[in-house]
Amino acid sequence: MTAPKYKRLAPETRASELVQAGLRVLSRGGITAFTIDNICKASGASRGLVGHYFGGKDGLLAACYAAAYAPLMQAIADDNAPLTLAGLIEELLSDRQLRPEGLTIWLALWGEIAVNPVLRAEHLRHYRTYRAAIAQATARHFGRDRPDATDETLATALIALLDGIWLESSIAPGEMGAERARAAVDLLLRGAGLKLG
Amino acid sequence: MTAPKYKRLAPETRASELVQAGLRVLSRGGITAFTIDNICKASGASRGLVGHYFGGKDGLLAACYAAAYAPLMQAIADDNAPLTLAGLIEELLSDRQLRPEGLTIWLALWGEIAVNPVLRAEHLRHYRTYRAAIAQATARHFGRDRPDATDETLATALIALLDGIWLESSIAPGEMGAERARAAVDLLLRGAGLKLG
DNA sequence: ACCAGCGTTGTATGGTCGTTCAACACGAAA
DNA sequence: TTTCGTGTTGAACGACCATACAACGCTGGT
Repeated sequence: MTAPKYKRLAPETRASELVQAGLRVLSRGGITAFTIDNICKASGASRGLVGHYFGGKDGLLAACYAAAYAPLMQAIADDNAPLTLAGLIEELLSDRQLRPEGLTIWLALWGEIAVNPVLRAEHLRHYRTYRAAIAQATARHFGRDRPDATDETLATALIALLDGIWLESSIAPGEMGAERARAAVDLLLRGAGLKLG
Repeated sequence: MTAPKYKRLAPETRASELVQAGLRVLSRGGITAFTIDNICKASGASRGLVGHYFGGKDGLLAACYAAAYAPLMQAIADDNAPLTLAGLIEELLSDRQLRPEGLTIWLALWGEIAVNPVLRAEHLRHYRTYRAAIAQATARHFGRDRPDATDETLATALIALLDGIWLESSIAPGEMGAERARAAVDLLLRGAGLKLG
């Protein structure tokens, strides 16, 4: 009749919970708070599990990175229908993509990507498919089959602007809101010769 | 005739060398490498000095933050003549502002700003004078005396775009070079109804 | 040459870090 | 109910961390 000392979970479940806890820790305290102790405490697990499921802290960080990219990848994945540029941009400026916790996570990860070669290589892969999706949507908007140099330039600029918007939303929240973000994107798009709404 | 055990420096000199060493460490290894040991080793000083001059690690980090902002603040300071918008943008896209080491430092600091209230408050101060300078230059470019809402919007967008450009230059160097950065800024400016060169 | 002031050193301390691993205990199968 | 596989625990370990501080020694002034 004594209370069980722990709950046994399916491997995927436990791994997922550790990743979620890792993201929570990153969001709250940045990369310096990303410690085995903090993560396990946040997850309600014991210290041994991070090593058991991810081989160590770096493995969990990589898994957290992949999980952080999930909402973005989901946004650009065609659900049996190619996305329009307007729809894509609306999604990228939506509350779903601009969740403050998510942005803080990115800030913490960017600082590591700049310094960790493994994470950087992985990031480059994601970045390229991300940009390709935007360039593709842009090309289609202009009636082209495949992106040309103009589309690539616009995609690069748009990604940089969105990154900057996310950054400012994190470190100077009062100065960058949804309406200013949209105004900034509108300026860029108008400069590229297209108007959405 | 024995070699001296250490060199004695003027307080300002020693403090400055510690800050420079701190920036070097941030640039190389990010915020996780920002430890007393690493910094003092990089500076050739002993461990006690950080506490002596800055009261602790946090004090040195604040000083490093201020030092990291110096090139930007210097760029927007009117040297007895108000800056034109074209000149300001040229400076912001110059090699002096786009030094890779400097960008990596920013990445490391941003992650901390998002999480550290003291740093964030300090950042907000710098950000506001930074944006004010850009808005002022924009207003003058349009023949206005004082910035209006349009100028503020453009300044906000421009800062976000530049932040994004710096970010991409750091974490995906091959994908964002000087020419793409300029193309992105040109798009934004054209969207705002002005063309520089 | 000497002295005094102060910039500098480095050890001691207590805490936290990541990793390892042998013992443990839950839960499904028999 | 008993057994067995394996998910889980947490103590042990060495390395590293930030800080404090008493002793040290360089240097400018005398």
